[in-house]
Amino acid sequence: MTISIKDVARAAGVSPATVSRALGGGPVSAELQAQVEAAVKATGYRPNLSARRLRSRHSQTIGLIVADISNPFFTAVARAVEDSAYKAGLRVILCNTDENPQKEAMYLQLMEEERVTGVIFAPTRASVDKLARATYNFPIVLIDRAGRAGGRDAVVLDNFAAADMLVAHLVAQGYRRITGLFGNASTTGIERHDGYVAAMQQAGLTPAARFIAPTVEAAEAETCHWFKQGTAPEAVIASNGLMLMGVVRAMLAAGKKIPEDMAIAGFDNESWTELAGPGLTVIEQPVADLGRAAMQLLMDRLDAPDAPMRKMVLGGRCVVRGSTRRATGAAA
Amino acid sequence: MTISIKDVARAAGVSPATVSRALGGGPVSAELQAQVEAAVKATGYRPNLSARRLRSRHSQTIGLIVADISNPFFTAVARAVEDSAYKAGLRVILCNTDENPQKEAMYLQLMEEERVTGVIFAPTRASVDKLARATYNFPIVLIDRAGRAGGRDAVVLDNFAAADMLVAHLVAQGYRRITGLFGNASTTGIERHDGYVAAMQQAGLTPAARFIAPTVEAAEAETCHWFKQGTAPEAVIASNGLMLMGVVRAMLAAGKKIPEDMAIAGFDNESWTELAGPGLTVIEQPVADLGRAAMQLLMDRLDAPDAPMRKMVLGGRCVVRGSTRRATGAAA
DNA sequence: CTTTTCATAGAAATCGTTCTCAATATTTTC
DNA sequence: GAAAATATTGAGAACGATTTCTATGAAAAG
Repeated sequence: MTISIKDVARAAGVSPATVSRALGGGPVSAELQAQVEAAVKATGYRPNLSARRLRSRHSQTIGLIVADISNPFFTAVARAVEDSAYKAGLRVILCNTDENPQKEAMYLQLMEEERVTGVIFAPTRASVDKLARATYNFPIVLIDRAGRAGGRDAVVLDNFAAADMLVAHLVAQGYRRITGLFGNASTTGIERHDGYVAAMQQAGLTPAARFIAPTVEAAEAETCHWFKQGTAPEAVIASNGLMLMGVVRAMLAAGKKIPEDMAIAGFDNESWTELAGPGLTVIEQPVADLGRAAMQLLMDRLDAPDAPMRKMVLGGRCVVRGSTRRATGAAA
Repeated sequence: MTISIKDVARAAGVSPATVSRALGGGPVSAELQAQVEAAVKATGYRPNLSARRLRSRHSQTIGLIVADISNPFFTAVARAVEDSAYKAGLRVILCNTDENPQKEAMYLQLMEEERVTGVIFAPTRASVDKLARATYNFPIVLIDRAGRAGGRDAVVLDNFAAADMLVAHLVAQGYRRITGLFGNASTTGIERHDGYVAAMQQAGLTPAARFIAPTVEAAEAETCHWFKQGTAPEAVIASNGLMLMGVVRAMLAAGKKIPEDMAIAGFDNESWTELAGPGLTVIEQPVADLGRAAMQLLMDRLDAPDAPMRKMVLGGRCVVRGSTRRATGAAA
């Protein structure tokens, strides 16, 4: 019952090949071009993309594999990737791994079956190493998380520097006992941890870091625990937007004041951070640029498969707000 | 260079048909099944989904067309839809229309070319009517926005009742001059407006509604304007999460106190609403249920194309927080 | 006026599967 | 033990497009 290119050809009085050329920009006389266009309208023809992909051997499709699209960081990146992709005539297949390496492997296999032209991927720590060994039929651009990333294109934040910046700011405000909460699923957490430790030692302070699941709930539980035990530090750094939210929730629930009872700083300048409490001091990641850059790297790689690997490191911006106001007992 | 089913067949010493059956669950002897599986492993074969879709004539793919995935409401719905879909062995193609009817038309055409099995769609007001007339090769389930929706399956919130509930709450708290801000792009905005007007009249109050673009920026500008003119009401209702955020931003920027200078209530219980100011009173939509229900309606429709249309109306829950605390001059 | 060149159109092969149908081997039934 | 029923398997068509290759007609060159 469906209308194929043959039906259009018959209606236009030409061969299927000519219809294909008329639609695809091949060399066709103006006269037949018009006939074909009329026939397409008359029949209501819609090309079958599966057939086109099969025969032409390119899918015009890329994969985007992230931990969780409902994390605003990935939402923003995804939106940028999709806009760039649709502009370039590419479809996007979106996959949520929930930081689960098995799902990652499953989706990578799916990408092979879809014969995607490329993949943009934010891998867990566990997959980063496997990835270095594995070989796929499509280029992969890592995003947000790259580790040492032997030989793979990547776009990441300068995590070490950003964490360092955050600690330096807190120290300058007079805070001494600064705890860090870091995600245990990604290399990003490790890099931020390293930046934190380095900055603390630089300032002659003792680092006190905790690696936890990168979720609101885990961070909230951890913070609640501190308040119950009376072990809360003067200030805390949370290594992503979700964990930052968890800390804020815990403070609200415990009736604590920000920053008087505990100062807060974190990553990801999500719009709510401006509105919560006295405003939260955060590192702003250039999320849209990140997505766009990943697409660009992917396109470049498709153009030049053998070009040397490129790792793009973007700088974060420290947005200072009320949650890290000068500690009361600070030296002037 | 790519490995096809023929290569596997040769490696396993069977016909391509047998390989297809072995992989697809057809009747195959245990012996050959094992041979095929070994051959698949040995060759590293990955089925070509385009070829499979072309031949089998079903795409195992659905479309999800929403205004903007970075709106947390749609993010949550999308996540629920995708989880249900992947569980059912279906891919999801996600499209952002930015409330632009032209993009909507373009993506619907894309869905036809992809030969999707179905579409879940949150249309603009402009498209809702056209949709009633148009006919597609796949079922469409409307989500969030349905209007009168002649003959189309739909899952929506009881917007009228929800707005009514919000106004009633504000009135009970002693607020009288209550302004409503409604989105001008969707039928949802109209329904919430109608509920607002009805509740105001019920209470013997004069409605004062404004229809604006459903964005943070538009709501922020409108609210700023009030403060500059000195025309701010005692309380405001914002008809979605983005507009609610705009109002809060404007109050913060103007140094106004919530709820003393102006009370706030709105839609969408996004996690930040709990953390902003004294906490925001909102209508919580069952977003995950919404997404799941839409998938369910779609699957049911595929099973029974001629069954009568079903419109599922879900109730909202009013979450009361500090932003609507009793007005100081209120009667007891 | 004939020959060469070029642009355009059609015929047929092809992409990698699934599906139909006929053939074979096996089991069941009488 | 023969006939019928059943379960597997393979050969080949088909899905709907693009692409290659060949044929045709017109234009250009001699």
